[in-house]
Amino acid sequence: MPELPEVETVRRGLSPQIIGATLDKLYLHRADLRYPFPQNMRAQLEGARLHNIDRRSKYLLFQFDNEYTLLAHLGMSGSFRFLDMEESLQKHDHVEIWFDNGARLIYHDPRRFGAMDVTQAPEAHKWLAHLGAEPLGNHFDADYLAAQLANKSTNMKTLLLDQRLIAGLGNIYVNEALWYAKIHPERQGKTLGRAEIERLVVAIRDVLQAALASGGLTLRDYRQADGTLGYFQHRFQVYEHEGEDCRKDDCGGKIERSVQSGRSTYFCPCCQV
DNA sequence: ACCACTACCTGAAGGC
DNA sequence: TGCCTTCAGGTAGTGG
Repeated sequence: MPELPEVETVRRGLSPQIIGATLDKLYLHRADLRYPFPQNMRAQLEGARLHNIDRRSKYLLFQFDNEYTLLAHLGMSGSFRFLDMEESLQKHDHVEIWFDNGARLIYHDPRRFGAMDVTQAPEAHKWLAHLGAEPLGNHFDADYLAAQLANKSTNMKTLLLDQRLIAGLGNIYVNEALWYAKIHPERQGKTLGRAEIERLVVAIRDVLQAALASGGLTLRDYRQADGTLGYFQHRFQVYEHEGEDCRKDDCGGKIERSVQSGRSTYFCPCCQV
């Protein structure tokens, strides 16, 4: 499931292969993903030189010299990989991008929760305009988080998943961060004290940094069977560890699973209060 | 404004 | 073996 660290890892993997190259051909093998592709996508991007790949939250921003930016979201099953010219497409290979340096980039997405759009003003685009702070950025600190949680009666699990408060966390890293910070997922936002908020800020950053480091490591000589970029095995502490012993020293609790907002929550009822 | 809930989509996994 | 149900998840929309 691509959350911030996975998307950032994809960005780092793609960048050296295609930045500076010109997009020769864009092939759309269906009319839509989650939403229809924009009408003039081909005309806007073909012939344009890619000058940078940026990331905001879980969105990739392919910035071209002609002022157009391709926004891409991987949803939950989207992935990019490079394919040799003679290789044939597989099922769910929906988008194909040929660059003038020989790179043939494929977007693959079985569940099609992903999305793409083209814009000239990414920061004002409806997908990005209302996003909260980047958790690894300078604006995310205890003061910021305290202001976001003030007066909120919603539970912490749901609040951390809300991209308007913090941009880039998904179900896995929310579970992990709350466990590290010893905060119960059912706690209402407004009940957190300053010390807990400060712990949570550190936990969120550490969890993301650790995942990023693990992704970067794996990427160094990344050649999986399918060549997919950006996915890596990362050892989680609570996510999908229902019934196992809590890994906090001296805790002795067992990890439980519950459902909040229709999503699995994993937590330790002993040390997360 | 705030908050809870659901549709979208496919493949994997489990039950019988 | 095979059919059926359930689950996974980010986002956007609905309705209270």
